[in-house]
Amino acid sequence: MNIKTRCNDIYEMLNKHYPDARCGLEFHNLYQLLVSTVLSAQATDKKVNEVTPVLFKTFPDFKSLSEADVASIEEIIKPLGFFHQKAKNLKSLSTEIQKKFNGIVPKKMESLITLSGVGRKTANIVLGTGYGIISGIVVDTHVKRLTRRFGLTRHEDAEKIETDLMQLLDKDRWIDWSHLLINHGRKVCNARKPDCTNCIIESLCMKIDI
DNA sequence: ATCCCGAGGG
DNA sequence: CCCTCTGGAT
Repeated sequence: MNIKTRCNDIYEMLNKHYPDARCGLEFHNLYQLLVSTVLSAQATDKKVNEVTPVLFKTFPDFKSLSEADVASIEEIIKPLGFFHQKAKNLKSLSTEIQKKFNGIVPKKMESLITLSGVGRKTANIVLGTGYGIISGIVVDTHVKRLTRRFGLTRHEDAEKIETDLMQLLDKDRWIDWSHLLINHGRKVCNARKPDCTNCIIESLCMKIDI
């Protein structure tokens, strides 16, 4: 079976199994989406959702966050880890958006990745989930682990993995792929002990490094 | 001891 | 390319 056919079969199976796969972060506007996505680095979305209600009530927009005391941001986001950097990035990013982008979250990849604490992964989520603009594939730790195990890429570097996946997967499914892989990665194909006997796509997986 | 919807600096 | 930043759950 050629690799694109295999990708298509994997997609169909996962899509049938996780019909309601979506972004796990809770947000109500672009400000909240960008902030919670930055916070989600090396943290579970569940933990992010536990601190953001207080964070957004205390700092409801970019202006208030840009004027915030870094220590007060740190106090709220501390349970997420990397809190010194994340707090500093959130304050800087809020200032940058006001001064360079008139208070509006940019719609271009080149602009987004100039913001403090924003890389391709975060930018892809904001563009796709926030604006409906598909500019790439979200490669987080789950996407990386699963696509490597499936045998869809042999790279370790997130950008190289993204390039490989962009050749293989249909563009109109890029967002869904990320959510499906994240769901499957959490429930079955987890990092420590993948549950291959209960995996619906075991026959389609190359089981690299398992 | 390992992992979580990474990014930035060297 | 490598390293560091970080707390909480498992």
